[in-house]
Amino acid sequence: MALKHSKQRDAIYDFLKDRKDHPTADVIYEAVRKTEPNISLGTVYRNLSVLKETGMIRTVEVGDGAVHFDADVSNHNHFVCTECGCVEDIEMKSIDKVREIASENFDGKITGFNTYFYGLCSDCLEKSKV
Amino acid sequence: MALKHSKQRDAIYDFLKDRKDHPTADVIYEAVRKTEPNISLGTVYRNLSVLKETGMIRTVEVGDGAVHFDADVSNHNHFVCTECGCVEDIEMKSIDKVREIASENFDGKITGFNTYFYGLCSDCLEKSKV
DNA sequence: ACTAATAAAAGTAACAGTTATCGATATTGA
DNA sequence: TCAATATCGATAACTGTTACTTTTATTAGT
Repeated sequence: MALKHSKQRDAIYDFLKDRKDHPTADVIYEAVRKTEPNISLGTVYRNLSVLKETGMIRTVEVGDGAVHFDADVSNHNHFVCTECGCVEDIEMKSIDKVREIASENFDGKITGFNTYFYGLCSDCLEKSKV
Repeated sequence: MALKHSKQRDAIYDFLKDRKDHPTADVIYEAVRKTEPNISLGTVYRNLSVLKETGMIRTVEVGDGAVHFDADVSNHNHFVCTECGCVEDIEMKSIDKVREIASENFDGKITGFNTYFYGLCSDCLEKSKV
């Protein structure tokens, strides 16, 4: 019987799935509260970890202290703007090349990796030119 | 007059600089307490952030909740063992290749990146073969 | 449809890592 | 040596997250 249906979990996933940014748990909490006013923050955390375990979502940790969530579980990487802190998806053709390069000098077994790029997003880059 | 000398800061940096693992603040605190018994945890945190701002050390965030510190600020990446949780440096030749690949489809300016590899370290790989 | 079993809920307390505050101390330029 | 002030130790406060407890909702079997 393992996993039961819950409308709170649906609401969380529904909110997350049409998003391109990568909201944190409390942003999700505030948003979902609009349709589920009685939802508890604990419920949000619990369901986010359930959704992660079942592979419906993934986490993105950009080093700002909080965990971000992403319903796009396809193979992609992330860019963090050092100016405004925004997080964007970044496409990388031939990303597997990275694993190859890394494996050259490593004795263990590399099963995966996450790359976080940083710099200026296109908006901040534009502003810095003025 | 900006930055004054402090033996607490020296002790923290001295401890960190001969280390290849990447201790957390409280590991550093416990270690430095042996030579500076009265040092406060707040002092450790404060100095770690000062050392980071001055570029003497860098932070490594492997997703275990705590921030790790590394006195090796040269261009290198990190590997995290999914079995034992150890963190190792990983050398990457042709690292600039990665930036190139990433820049292909990105409008902003990429100034750097961190890659966190995960898998089995050589020790755990050895054990798993038995 | 009813019921029993139990997953999941809300609400709240607890926790870990970190940051901020404050009076006392140590370092430094004059 | 002295005044200015960065840093200190001690501790309180804050943030993100997890755990606990009682109540509610979902589901499988009749």
